[in-house]
Amino acid sequence: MLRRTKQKEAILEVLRGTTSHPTADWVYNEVRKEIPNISLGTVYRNLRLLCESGEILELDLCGTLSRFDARRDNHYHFRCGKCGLVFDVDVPVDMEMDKIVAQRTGFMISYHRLEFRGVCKNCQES
Amino acid sequence: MLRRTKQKEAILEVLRGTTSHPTADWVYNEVRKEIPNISLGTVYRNLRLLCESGEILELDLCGTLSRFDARRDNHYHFRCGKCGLVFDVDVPVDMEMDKIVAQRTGFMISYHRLEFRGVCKNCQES
DNA sequence: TTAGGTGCAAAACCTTTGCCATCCC
DNA sequence: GGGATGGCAAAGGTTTTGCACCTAA
Repeated sequence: MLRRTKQKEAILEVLRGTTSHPTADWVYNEVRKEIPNISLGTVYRNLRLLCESGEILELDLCGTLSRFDARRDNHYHFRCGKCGLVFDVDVPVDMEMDKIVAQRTGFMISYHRLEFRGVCKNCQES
Repeated sequence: MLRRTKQKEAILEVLRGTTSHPTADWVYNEVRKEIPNISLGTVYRNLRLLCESGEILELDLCGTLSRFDARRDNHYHFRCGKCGLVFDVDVPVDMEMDKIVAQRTGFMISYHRLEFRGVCKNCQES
């Protein structure tokens, strides 16, 4: 299962070659530069397959569009309210928080997602 | 601007009467008990208006559907991976984090969103 | 009176799916 | 060969929008 195809490889390569946390549509347009007749359905299918196999991460960020990431370690994000871009934030992930909340609530907690909001450097200047 | 209508009042009342962070569709069905011929478009329109005026909060949680909250203070959430329900987590919001990340990144940070994932009490038992 | 709101339906948008041809193992 | 995958197009689900009518201020 999870056969190797040039479509899948191309999609992975695009994801690994960017830090922009792209949407499915952006990936589609990039991959088309390599495989012009690839279909959007194939991109969606492969993104899901790659998520399920754990090779990439679907980011559960705000906004309507799903965004994907080839970085598989848990890390935090920052989203600029002006340009909409998503950046990685390299602050150590605080695992203690999960334990504290688990004790207080009785929920079983596997992980957390943290997203900062504001205005990025570029947009502050302009 | 922002006229008071029975539709808008009914929507607000539904939101204030629940802690379930409902989706637009759920709100629609609740409001229909009061105003049977209200249209889904009106619900969406009012949810957006209420968000813009700051009377309610649109939660930027994972998943595809937008969810809304009449609680306007910043607080954290927990989402159960089994039943999909969203709960409030009453842990103090750590404002320091924003400052630390702002210093480290140069971004202007207004706030952050934190969401825990795991399995809720109910689903653990069953 | 009149700008803003409503209901309805159609459109827009993102994502999934069905079908059949094709390809990988 | 046979099941997984691809391309295409149609369907699905959520949200927005255009328009004519209504209503709160």
